[in-house]
Amino acid sequence: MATMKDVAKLCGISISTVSRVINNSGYVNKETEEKVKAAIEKLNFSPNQAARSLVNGDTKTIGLIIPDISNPFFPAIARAVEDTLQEEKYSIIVCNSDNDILKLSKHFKTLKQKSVDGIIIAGEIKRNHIQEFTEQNLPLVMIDVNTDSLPVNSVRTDNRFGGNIATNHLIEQGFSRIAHIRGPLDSSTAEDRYKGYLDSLKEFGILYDPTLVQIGDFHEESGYNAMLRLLAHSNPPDAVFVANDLMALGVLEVLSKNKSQIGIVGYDDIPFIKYLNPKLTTVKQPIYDIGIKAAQILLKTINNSSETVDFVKELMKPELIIRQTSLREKVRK
Amino acid sequence: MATMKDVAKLCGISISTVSRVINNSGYVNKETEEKVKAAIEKLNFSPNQAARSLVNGDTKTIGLIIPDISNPFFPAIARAVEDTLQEEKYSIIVCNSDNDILKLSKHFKTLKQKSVDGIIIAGEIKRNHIQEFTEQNLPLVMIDVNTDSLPVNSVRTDNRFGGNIATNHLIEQGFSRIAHIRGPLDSSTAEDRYKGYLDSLKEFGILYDPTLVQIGDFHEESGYNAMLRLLAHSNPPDAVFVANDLMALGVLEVLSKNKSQIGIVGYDDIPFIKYLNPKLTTVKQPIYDIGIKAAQILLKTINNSSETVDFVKELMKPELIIRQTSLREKVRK
DNA sequence: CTGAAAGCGCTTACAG
DNA sequence: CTGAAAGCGCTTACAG
Repeated sequence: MATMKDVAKLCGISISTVSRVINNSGYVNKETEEKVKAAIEKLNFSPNQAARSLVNGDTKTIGLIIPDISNPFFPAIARAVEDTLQEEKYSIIVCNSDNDILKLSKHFKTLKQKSVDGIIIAGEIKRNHIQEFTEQNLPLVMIDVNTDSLPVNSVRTDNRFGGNIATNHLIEQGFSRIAHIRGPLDSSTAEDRYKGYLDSLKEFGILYDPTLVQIGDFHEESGYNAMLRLLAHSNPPDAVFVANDLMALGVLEVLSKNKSQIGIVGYDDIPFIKYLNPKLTTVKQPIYDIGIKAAQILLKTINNSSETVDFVKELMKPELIIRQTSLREKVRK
Repeated sequence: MATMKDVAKLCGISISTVSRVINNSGYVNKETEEKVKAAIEKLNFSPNQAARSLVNGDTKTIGLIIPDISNPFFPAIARAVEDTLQEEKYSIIVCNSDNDILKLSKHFKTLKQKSVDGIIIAGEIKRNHIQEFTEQNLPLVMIDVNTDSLPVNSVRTDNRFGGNIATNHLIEQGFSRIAHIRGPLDSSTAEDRYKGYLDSLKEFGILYDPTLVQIGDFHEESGYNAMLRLLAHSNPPDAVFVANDLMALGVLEVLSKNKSQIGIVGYDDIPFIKYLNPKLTTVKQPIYDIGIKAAQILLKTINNSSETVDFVKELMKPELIIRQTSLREKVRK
């Protein structure tokens, strides 16, 4: 590959001048400039980013660590981040953590070694692990992690509110015995949605029955199994709020066999869920917007890295999307 | 961030020796080695990859250019590539091209500038555009592009065969008037699946009726519209082979309203399609395996960059997954 | 407006 | 076994 030296030689000038025309810095004779540009064109030269990074300290690339790009929740985030950052000429290194703190940690280290200009981390991280990432003095935005009172930027959605509107809707539809299939006990997201569910019960004066709450792991199969358990209950529920769409898929799977009339509300509104039959009522997260927001905050942090700026804590509101599965008078085929 | 100089100073030795212990190259006194390792630990040092790249020429990062990570076909490829390459300590920069040759070209250039060690490109590229990428002397693997007789590695699936087994299955199920919703005219993938469809007709001595072939763009809505047109036909089909699952989603959308008994076979077997109701019969592409294969070939190319190796042309076989929508005696709820 | 020189943080022969 | 020195390809003051 051609280097600046090559184009300098071809033009009979110094590399300093070549650098100036490339970076539009300082004054350069119009004529010289043309000559340099022609040479660059001719040699198909493009500056070596590694060399640049070494002196500038920046790389024009950022890291995005997500649990799993195969999980339908994350591609939209990745896309949003790329769409937003590539306007500013950034590239994105994507890493899958599988929600494993060890893998996450390894990826973080690698990214740091590659001198990325900033990192976006999505997924649950336990509070005592967060510090490891915040003290690195690297522009950072966390998605979906509770960073209250911690020195990090974050973008989250109001999960408690989401759980609340989901459950309220079911109650207002006339369902009276409402179960909840929640996420893992150590997940704050799961916990918040569960709290929203409890809020609703209290709000409507419904007695809380702990045997109606089943624990899943946010994947299909656990939803399937949880629903089976619920159906085996001596006094089964007539509706269920499921903490995410993936588990709701499992729930639908068992209920479709039973031609059941149990009301269902999911959570996330992942793409393609709308093609399901019957159509799933769900709490929609503004996935793409979350990605955009995170990217914007990261960008701002990168550009202000010298000044002390307050950390941004963005809380986005989810929205109830009413489709078929929650309707009392629904027509299930 | 700490540099090698810092650890050298802390140990009272030269950076040459530090470098040696980091890279396990040459002989180092056991004692010195321990001291260096301790210093590295203490200073939380990790080598600057930009500096390394500058001298070594490699970056331990590769580029993956796909049409769109939001398209459910691609996350599995991205995951497979990461899973395969991260064993070798590579990072992946993901770029979305939207199947736009200009964007693709820009991404390619950026990646080259960042000195990536290799690039995987997925998606259709017209023959006359391929050269632009092959002549750059960069390890390269193309997924899903016809590279016959061109100096590039590629991984593809046998689309003609896929179209053939899809249509054969429909015929064997007893359907006699079989339509085809194909992809764009300028897509070789679409063309090949269409040819497979034609092969079947000929094989079974069925007269080809061009009015039964509708053109879509591989997205839901075009499938929806194409199906509408087919239903408006004076002599409508009793089955349809749809060139990908996304368009089949659109087809199912119109047919579910009509309680139609038209047979359907899709193509791809994208994730979650199996949760659809009725369950879509489709031609499964080994998506994850395609990604693995591409990554393996890239790796081999990177490691043999000096030797002249033959270009690999991998042709993978798709597989028919029979579910509900193609069954003659199917029970549609 | 332009060039010489130092330096970014490493690796790699070459001496010793 | 270890160190001094050159060099990877750039950018950035500093002179001129």
